[in-house]
Amino acid sequence: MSSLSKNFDPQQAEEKWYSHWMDKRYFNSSPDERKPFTIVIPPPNVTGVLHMGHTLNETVQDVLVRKARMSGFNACWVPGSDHASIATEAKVVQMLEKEKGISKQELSREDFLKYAFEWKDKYGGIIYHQIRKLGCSVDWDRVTFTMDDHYYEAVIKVFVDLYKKGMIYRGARMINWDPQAQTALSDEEVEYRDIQGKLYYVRYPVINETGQADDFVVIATQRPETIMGDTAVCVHPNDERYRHLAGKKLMVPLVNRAVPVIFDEYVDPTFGTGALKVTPAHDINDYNLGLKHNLPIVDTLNADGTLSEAAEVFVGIDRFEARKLAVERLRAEGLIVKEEDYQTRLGFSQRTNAPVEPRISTQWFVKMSELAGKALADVVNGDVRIHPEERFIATYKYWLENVKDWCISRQLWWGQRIPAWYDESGNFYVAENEEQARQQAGKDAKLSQDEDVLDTWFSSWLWPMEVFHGITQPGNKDIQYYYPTSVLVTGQDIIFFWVARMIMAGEEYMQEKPFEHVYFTGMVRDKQGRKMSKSLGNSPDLLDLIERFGADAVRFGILISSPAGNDLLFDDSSCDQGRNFNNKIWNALKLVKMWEARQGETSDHKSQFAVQWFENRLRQAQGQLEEMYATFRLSEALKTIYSLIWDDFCSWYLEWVKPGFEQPVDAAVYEKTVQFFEQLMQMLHPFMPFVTEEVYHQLRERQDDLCVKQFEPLHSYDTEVLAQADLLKEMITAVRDVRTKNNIKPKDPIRLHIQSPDPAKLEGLGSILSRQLNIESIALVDQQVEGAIAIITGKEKLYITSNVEIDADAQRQELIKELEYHRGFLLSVDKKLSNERFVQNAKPEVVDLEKRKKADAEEKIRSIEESLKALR
RNA sequence: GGGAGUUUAGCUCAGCUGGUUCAGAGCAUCUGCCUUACAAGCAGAGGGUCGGCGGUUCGAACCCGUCAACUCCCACCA
Repeated sequence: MSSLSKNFDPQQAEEKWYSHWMDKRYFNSSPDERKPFTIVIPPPNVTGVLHMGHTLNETVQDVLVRKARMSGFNACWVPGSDHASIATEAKVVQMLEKEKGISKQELSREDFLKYAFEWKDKYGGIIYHQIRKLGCSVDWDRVTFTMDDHYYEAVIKVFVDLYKKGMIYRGARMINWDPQAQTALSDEEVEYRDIQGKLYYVRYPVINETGQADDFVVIATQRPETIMGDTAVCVHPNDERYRHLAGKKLMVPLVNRAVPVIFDEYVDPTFGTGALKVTPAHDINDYNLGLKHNLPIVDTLNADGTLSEAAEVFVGIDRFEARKLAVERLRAEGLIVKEEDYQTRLGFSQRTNAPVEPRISTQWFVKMSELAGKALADVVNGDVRIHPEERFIATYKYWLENVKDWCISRQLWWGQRIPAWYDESGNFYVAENEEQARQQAGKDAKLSQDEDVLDTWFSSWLWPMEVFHGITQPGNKDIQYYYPTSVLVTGQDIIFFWVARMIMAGEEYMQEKPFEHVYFTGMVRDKQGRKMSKSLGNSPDLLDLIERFGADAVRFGILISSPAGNDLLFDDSSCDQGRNFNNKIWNALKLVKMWEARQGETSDHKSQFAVQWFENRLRQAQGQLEEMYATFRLSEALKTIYSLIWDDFCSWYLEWVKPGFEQPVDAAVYEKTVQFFEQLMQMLHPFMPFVTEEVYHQLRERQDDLCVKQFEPLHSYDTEVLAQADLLKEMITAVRDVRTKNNIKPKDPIRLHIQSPDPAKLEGLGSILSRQLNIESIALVDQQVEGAIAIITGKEKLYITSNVEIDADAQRQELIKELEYHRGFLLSVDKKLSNERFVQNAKPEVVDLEKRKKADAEEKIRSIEESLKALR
């Protein structure tokens, strides 16, 4: 007995092999004459640790990269992380307050950044550790952080360049404001959710010539706290109810300001009362109306969401509190006509979850129309292929065709600071550094840099280029070799944030798409279908999972049920399945190792047949696998290998070649078995790298490693051999079934008689049968055997006799059931064949097949009838 | 309001261009096994009108229409 442990020990294999692979620098890549296969990791945010969504993404990428590496490509997988401007800053602020009792306001920019970098080092470190534990074959020499010096430089360079090209501008626009983080947001960073709100119907008095209010217009609003910002009331020009108001003014409640009545077709006369209060400072529609009608803007909110001096009332009170107070006061003044429940959609900040406030503010923007055009073309032309299918093309297209300019400035500290300098009179100069700005501004100008940083996606969109220094050192060897990358693996939730913008940047700076394929993984949910999130506490800890099951089992578990693009419900039990698979492989190894020392010369037919069969079975599976890889059907590929190893190799092949107790195994068969095992490990390696590498080395002493062993799949196989094996399996199963049903114990021997129209075909198979089924004697017969149990498999009939008494009645019932089934089947085949249109229209192969089915069925029926007769 | 996706066994899902007795896998269930690789295992078994209805076709889980349920994305109606 070998010294192998009872079960596979993932911990020791993982540590041993990962270090070994690293020492050998297998994951490191540099340009050479081979074809590159490149993946850039979607850089995880340094806000926290990896969750199951990352686990799925990284596993998929590692499978693709390892497969490519074993297929002769120069595989390069670049790891890294994202500074995630707003998200990380929010976390750092929170941490400082909670753990150190420091508020951001007390800190200088420099001090705050020091804490932020500490945070980044800590969480970036955890993330990299997790990627390593998972077995990801990334090139650690290329690890990139979006705030590395060169990366920072690239972002600034691109900003200055786009500004010079007139594609970046600064201006006051209505943007989405996060009052909690106190920064601008892009449209994409706002998430809309349905909210149960209230619609308040408020009276606005009409001012007559004498300045008296003798009439009212009733206006429906959800946000009475913005009344103080009203600068007009708008109605539809054709609305009879309000025609008389032309030229009139209304009194805005609470602040008693007179505002004009304006007419615009924008208003829907059927909604509410058909009259709309116009608050240009706090609503995007009102803002547009205001521009059109030249209305003044009264900004009644502060950056933190409290009411400003301009509101006149409730100054300094939070907007939601102010709403309550406004309603109370309006009620007290008798100005509220009615209140009704109203469902509406409210925008929330994706990062802080605070309700977003539309706000007019001076920000930096990227013009999108030109960039969008090229990015759209790449996908529509099929230059960038999206998987699965072309499912996302419609949404992608819609977004790009309707995209608005991108607000890229953020009122934060964590990120690339905007390279614009202001002089004392408010002129600004965009330049890569202060010195260059000074050249534009003049020697004596007193310059101060813009306080804001750039949207994190303004750096991420350069990722596939700048990880190879493609922006800072254009045309360098790496970027020429690795770009465009092969596959981008990411979640479909960031198709607009990231995927589309990377294509834009790639086209702008490389005149070339950044990747050939985009593979969208689904969202990982818990088994109740809920999104995995920290707040629900339903996201398992990756390191803990690896600890419990081993990395291979976790990879197996997350991958086995995740077809591309579909959400997957993750449950620990699939990791169980993965762990069991590890052990199955391990036990097969133990079995084979037991034979190693007991080799001999035995020309045994059954093993030769088994070898021949498995050789062909292996080739068949290899062809299937190649096709699945090509179409990114990875979970199917894994299932294919799983059943190839468990069912075909372990349950059938190894049982067939297994020598008798204390018997030697044929040396040639042993050699083939080891080779098969190696090939299986090679096929499985991309999915489960550790156990396969370990087994590969356990199988025999060697210097090379599976990880980089080249694999050339063979596709051709002999269908005859496969069919013969199927027959054999069918016979074995049938005999086992008879044993179970007739309560013949495994230790009770049976005698088998085979009747076959083609006995030559069965030559040799008999010996396999006898070894597996405890068969005492086996004989070919040409007629029914008295008193035996009959089973029909294919064209062969088997008769079993044994010392155990058989239940003839049950036998009969069984056969009758079978007879009925075949008769029914024959009927349906006959029906098909007698249908002229079928015979005419169907492909000849299909018709032939039906004819064969008919013949088979008839023969079986005849055969069963015979047996039944004999039973009487 | 627009668009997309999903619906197959008790549960989670496969089923690629319509055609092998094609209705599958894993888990769960039932039966029998501590058989000298593996009880985290082995050998068997049961279980589904492929969401409903209609259509195309010689033939539909698969294509088309429609309805229903669930999910997601997009959109400025107060």
